[in-house]
Amino acid sequence: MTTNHTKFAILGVLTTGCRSGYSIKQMIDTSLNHFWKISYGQIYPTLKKLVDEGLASVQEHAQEDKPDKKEYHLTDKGKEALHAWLAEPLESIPKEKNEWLLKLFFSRHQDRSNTLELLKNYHQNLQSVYTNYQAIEEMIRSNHQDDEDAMYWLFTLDYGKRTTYAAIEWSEDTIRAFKEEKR
Amino acid sequence: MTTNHTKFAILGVLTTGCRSGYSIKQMIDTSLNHFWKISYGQIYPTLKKLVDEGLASVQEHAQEDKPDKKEYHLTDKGKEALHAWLAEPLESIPKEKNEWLLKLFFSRHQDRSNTLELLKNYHQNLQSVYTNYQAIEEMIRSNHQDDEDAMYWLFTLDYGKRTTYAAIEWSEDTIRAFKEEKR
DNA sequence: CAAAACATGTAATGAGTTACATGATTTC
DNA sequence: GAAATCATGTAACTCATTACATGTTTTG
Repeated sequence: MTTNHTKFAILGVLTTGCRSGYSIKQMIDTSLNHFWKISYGQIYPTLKKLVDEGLASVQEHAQEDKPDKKEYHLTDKGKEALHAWLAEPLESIPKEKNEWLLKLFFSRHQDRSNTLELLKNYHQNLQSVYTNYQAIEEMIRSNHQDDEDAMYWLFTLDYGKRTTYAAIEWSEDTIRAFKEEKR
Repeated sequence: MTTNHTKFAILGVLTTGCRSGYSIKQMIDTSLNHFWKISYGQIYPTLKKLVDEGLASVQEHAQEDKPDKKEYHLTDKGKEALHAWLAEPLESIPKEKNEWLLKLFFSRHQDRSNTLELLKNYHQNLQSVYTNYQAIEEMIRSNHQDDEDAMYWLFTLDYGKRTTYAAIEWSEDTIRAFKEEKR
């Protein structure tokens, strides 16, 4: 049985000062971007469920007329649930799927020029990912310097940077090896 | 619009000598393990669809009595479909979700000892993944030495090894930094 | 005043996992 | 002869994406 981590991702983000579905989405798309993703189709129903389960409370700022602006807060029960989830051990490392590698794996069935294109293109994409990580790092260092969270956030970011850097080096070496080969 | 790569993964594996749903599963669980995964619930329906679309042919070895043993082969149309898919460019690098990093990100809300446990545990898991890659590499080098595929297979494996190695180093450094901090 | 950003939600669809169901063949 | 491996498949379910639908507030 695998736990549904989405619920806990939202629970966690609610500890960081995000109070609306919209800002939760923003936070995950920026600061958690290198290891998590989410859509509004998950956020709003989950938020409703959290309130139903008593893990979060909501205050509706029904401003005079029509618009609902909702502010979510973790309840004590919600904090407990977060802590309990954190303490749960994980068994195995997540398996990612990578279509670039899938194509490379079968690239014998393709022109060498296309394979080279694939590798170069991948290299370029990795570089922009790396640049993005640097930008997030700057943001954390300037906006959350004294934040108790900062250390942990930088740890996860460092993970992203290092593995991406290794991938960049791999792509460069692989392009070189591929050109070298059969010459 | 995103293409469904599962279909092409199977199309590709059919070029490697795998002829049954069972052996496709085996192949993906071993040699493509570091960047792809699949379940029988995907394989058998997809195989049927490939035949319907004329991308694969099937010969049923109905051995005298009951058991159906099926042998799948790529058709010319199937090969074309594979080549066309290979030539299609990819736009962005795949986003993986990582629950370990998700927990680490929120670890301020947890005892330091638990966080250390998480990191050590992750480190250990990464090491066994790395060991597994080495085993796959040995297998490819010994069983597919002269294989035209071998070069590409080793490229993708090298990717897995390098990024995993970077993650292992990260976990070691992070454990060190975490112990160091606030002392 | 237009565009961008803020803000919330649902329904349909797609993708994938898991449990269930069954049976043959090989190996120890 | 028991256990492991080979072998095929479906149905229910879970999870997540996408498209749709709507409206406000801020900024240039």
